[in-house]
Amino acid sequence: MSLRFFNTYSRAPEEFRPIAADGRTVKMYTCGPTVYSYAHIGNFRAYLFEDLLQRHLELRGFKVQRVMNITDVDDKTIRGCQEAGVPLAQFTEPFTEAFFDDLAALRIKRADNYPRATEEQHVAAMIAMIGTLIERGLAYQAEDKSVYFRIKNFAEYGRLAHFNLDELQSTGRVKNDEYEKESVGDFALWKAWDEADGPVRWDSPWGSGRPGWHIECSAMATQLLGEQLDIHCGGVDNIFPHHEAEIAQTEGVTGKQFVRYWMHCAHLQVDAQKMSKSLGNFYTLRDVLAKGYTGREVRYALMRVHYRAPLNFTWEGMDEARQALGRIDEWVARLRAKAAEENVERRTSNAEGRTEAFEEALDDDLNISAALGFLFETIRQTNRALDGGTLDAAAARGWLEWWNRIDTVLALTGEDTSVPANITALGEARAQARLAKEWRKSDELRDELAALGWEIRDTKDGQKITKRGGA
RNA sequence: GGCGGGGUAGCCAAGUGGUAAGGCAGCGGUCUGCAAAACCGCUAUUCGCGGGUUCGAUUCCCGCCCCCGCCUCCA
Repeated sequence: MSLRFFNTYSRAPEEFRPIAADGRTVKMYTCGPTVYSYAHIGNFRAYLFEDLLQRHLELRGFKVQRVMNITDVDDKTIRGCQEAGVPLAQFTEPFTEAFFDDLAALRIKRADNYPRATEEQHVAAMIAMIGTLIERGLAYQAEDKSVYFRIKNFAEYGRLAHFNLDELQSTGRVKNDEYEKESVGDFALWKAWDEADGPVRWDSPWGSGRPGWHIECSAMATQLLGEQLDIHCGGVDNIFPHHEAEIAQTEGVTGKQFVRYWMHCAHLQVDAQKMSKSLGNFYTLRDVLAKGYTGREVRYALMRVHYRAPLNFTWEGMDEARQALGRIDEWVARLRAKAAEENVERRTSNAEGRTEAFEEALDDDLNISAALGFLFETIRQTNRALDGGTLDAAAARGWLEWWNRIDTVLALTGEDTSVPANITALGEARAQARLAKEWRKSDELRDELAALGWEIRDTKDGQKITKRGGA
């Protein structure tokens, strides 16, 4: 079965083949955050989808080069730094760091580069691109001194979004009387400085100002990855105008197809509405962690639904994630215990089966639900074999190997939490009470442990203490 | 109005022209001092609605309804 992804360009699944001659290198660009506040978990849904994509490509042997931009200059960051009374960089830095912390908490792999829009080399690249676009008649400087892209000279404009530009209906978000643009749809490449920008300004052949949002991605992507990318991702709300603009700018300069596969993630919803800063119905990762959930639980909750389907965020969903992870943890722990036993003649048969189904499901446009379905089926079968004593140490090791392989994609293995001394002591006391058949006392100790967040249970091999929820 | 995404059990969700994976929750059972975990069984004659094609449709075709998003700087 081949690897295939749904391409927004064609609105159809397409077999994936990288551009690189080696057939292995994959160049991937993913739109990153604007660092004017903390990212919300809807944003992270997109980053988790991209993480799943990268990890699965790597599992399949591809070498992924990924770039994610950090937008550290725009209207919101400028407004924010002025309100805070600090320089722009000082304002954006803590949010940038918080973003990286959040990525780590969600176990999202680091990209190879996180270029910032304000870096001099990138601003220089943006200016160079704008110059070329003007030379080619694809951009012009208007009376307000800003430079705009001339969409009517780029025939492909609207192709990605499948928009017929003549039929667009204004939602009121665009100001028709905005300066001297030739066409309402022309977007800013270079925004002329005005007083509201304060000290935020760069020199350019068109006067001082700052880059438009879209040009940032075009410049940084081509600088770091080259003129042609294999995959470019983002949320569906980026299709138009952002990605459309990126295509226009980049192809306007290079004359080559910018991106082969455009992949877009559906929104995270709250109460069946898009989670967004402007609606105010959002949770940051910090908000969710503050409720006692872990990054890995959020990872599972946001990753378990196919990326092109809307996902409604609920606390019930978080609890469900916790339970499901507990099931996985328990299974891994049982396999580990069994695997540690003396190797004996392998006599397992009923727990062996196809293990490729997981990866093949992901090959099919990252069908995570089917992949997880297979995982849980496997868990049930191997548990049954463990219960029945028909799964030996060698087989357990085999299943652990399989788990370790698919977990390079899932990144859901629980962290080993060492049991604190006071908890161990309570456990010991309970064991003593049980030996003495002092059931009431042992049950009280069990409750006490539960109140501290530890679960104790009795097995054939004695008591076992595990952290509830968590890690 | 244009362009998309979605509508499958109480909730989340996969899926196929041949009679509905999996997870969570719930109920009953095995195990346990009691639990927990694990396992076993039960929980959609039915896949938004109405037509059509077909031996047979949740799956294909036509029409409609509902939810969500984009339509010029939102992941």
